[in-house]
Amino acid sequence: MSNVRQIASKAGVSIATVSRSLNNHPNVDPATRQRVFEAAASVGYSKANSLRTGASTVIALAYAGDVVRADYGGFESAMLAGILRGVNERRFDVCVLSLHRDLAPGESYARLLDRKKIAGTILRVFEDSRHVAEQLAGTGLPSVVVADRYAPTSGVNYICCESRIDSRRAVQHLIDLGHRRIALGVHSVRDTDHVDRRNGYEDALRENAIPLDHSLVSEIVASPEGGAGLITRLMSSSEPPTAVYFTDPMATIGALRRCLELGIRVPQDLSIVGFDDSDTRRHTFPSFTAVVQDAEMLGFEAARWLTRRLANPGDGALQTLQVARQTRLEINQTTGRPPKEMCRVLPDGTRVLVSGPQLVPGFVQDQGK
Amino acid sequence: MSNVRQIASKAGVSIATVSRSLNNHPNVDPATRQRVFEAAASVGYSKANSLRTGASTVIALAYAGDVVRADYGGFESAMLAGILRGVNERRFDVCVLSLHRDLAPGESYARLLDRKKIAGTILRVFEDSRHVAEQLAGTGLPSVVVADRYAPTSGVNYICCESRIDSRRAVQHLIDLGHRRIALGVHSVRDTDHVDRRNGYEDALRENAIPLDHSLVSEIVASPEGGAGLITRLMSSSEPPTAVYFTDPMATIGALRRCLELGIRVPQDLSIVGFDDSDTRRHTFPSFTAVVQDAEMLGFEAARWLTRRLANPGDGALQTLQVARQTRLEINQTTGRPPKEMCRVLPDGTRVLVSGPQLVPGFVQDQGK
DNA sequence: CTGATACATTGAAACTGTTCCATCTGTTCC
DNA sequence: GGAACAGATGGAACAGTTTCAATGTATCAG
Repeated sequence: MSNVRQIASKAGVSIATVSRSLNNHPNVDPATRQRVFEAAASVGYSKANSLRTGASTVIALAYAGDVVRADYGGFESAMLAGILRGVNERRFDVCVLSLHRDLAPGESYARLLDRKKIAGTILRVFEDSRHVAEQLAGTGLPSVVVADRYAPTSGVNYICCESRIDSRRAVQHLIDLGHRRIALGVHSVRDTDHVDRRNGYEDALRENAIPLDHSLVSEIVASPEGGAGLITRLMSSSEPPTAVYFTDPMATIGALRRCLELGIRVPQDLSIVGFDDSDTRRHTFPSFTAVVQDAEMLGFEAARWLTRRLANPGDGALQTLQVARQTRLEINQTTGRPPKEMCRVLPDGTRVLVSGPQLVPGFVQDQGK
Repeated sequence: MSNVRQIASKAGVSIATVSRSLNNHPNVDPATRQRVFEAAASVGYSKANSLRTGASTVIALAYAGDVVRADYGGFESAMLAGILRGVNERRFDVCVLSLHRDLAPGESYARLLDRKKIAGTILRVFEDSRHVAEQLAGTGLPSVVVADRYAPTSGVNYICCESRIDSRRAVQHLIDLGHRRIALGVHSVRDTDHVDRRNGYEDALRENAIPLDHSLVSEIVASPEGGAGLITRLMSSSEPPTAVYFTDPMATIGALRRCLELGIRVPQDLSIVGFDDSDTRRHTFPSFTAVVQDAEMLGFEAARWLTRRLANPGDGALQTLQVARQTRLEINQTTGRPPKEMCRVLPDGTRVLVSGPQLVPGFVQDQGK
């Protein structure tokens, strides 16, 4: 195994300087630090795996950007619960990190994690930080991305939940019920998951020769306020939809609440398909039809794989993990036939019957038989 | 500062044996390990504070028992979010631990945390594990309990939220509206928080000379199912209450949902006061009147105090933290006057008018004027 | 009972990484 | 021009962990 003395001789400095460089102490010449970094990389140095100082048994739940608040009904808290369960088998501990908070100038993510004696990482990446996973994949530090996916050749390990197919099925379910004006409320962050759901929505429309109406597609904040605001806006518009697909649980909760507030009956006046990461769909009234992914399971499997891999470095079967689970579509009480008579509902709750031309006749009544 | 050599000479063993003992390696004679533990305690040894190996900058969120799942709408996830925000000032990291999982036979909690190089802990204790905080308080390891309280003389640091006064005010609010048959759905775990809320309920009844009716007090699981089940049971009983106070958010959510399901109008048929740790009360319909504590703030303040204390060991002002914040009572849309005519609502939703003798005449109609 | 074997226990020594302290160097300020 | 200072560095001391060999003890076949 490599050690600081090897790095020192390779970089032509003392071991004290190596230690200072690797730990980002002040008063090290940037050029020297750079040389040390390169030497450390060339000998494959890792503090976490160092034999004499005790192998680390801590894995990180690392956020490529800021730590995302483990929010109510949210993906993060369910996933963390799964991770905490998943590390028990091998008795690893979990440390929650924000990668950018402590990153020193010129330091790589792998070195930051090594400095913190992290043996492996479960990584959460976002639209603008996908590259972090690719950087980490090239290093000796085992890591796995949760809820995003990469090319098989990228070398990035991941476990995600494919939601495009069930998003298509969800919209198809609405179409089968007779809906034609189907709106989409999609999270404004364009990560893989939400792009999948948008694609699934578009797939279903295309397959049924329903033209995509851009006025029915809205990027919203994944929060109750986002969902509620979209309901208000859509239902007061001159030509409201008869169904909406929300791609995240919090927006769905807010939408259902606003419907109750405005007296919009679900599903009699408006059908709603939501998205669920855990059990949220069963806690609303009515229980909402949802594309469901199991965030707890994703966290559990990521943590179990990572800790098994760390415990058995030689096991070839554990070298890579590139898995896409499937979501499932659960039909509950918020989807039904479109209304016979279309109503606008103004923000104050007054209902305005939408007359002739704005309705799409044939469809609504015929398909709903 | 003390080191393994001091311990070795004190215990009459080699430093290798000290190291093995402190790290719970197998093949150490239990009697020897015991001697080493005692010697380590007598010289006040701490690995996390050891100068030459670098002071640890990791604090633990330690659960005295199992890690509690950071659940939907729950206290844990909001608190964790606060902790993660609170450590940023001093750039500490957070490790989530279950104290009992890795505790070796004969090992103290302080030594376990030291073995994991934890500089300080934020502790979650429960009814049967309050003693863990007292054990830790006697050691050199800084710790703070969140959401429970101890005697000032115990030496245990804590930050909690006092909910008895606002629980009393919440029930008083119901009484002021004219309610007399007020039920209580309290979490079956008898931690300080829930005992407070139960006491507040009893305080209000006593002050208003309303006899405590044990059939109206139920210990339930703090879950939507618990809340829903209680609504079904209470409302189908021969003499239903006109108001219920639920002492946790998830039970409140479930109760509101069941009311919508059974056609129980809130607050026209039944008033509900709930409890909220974050923003849940605003995500239901109707928004529920609640005793509100800010779990995120508790986590934030605990983490900020702990990390400041670790960064400034000499600062006398940071030596102890024994703080009780106040909850607040937020009146929303689920509390109103009691109904003029009392109805039982059977589990299938049928309504049965409750006639004469079972009503408490004078009260319901007179007070509601 | 005896000898062989296995295993638990232990200490000395080797080893890894961190920090203290002295030194050297270049810069700034009178 | 020299004193004062700060940045950068290496040697040495140090803290803690693990390897390896030695020792003692239990077990078991004959």
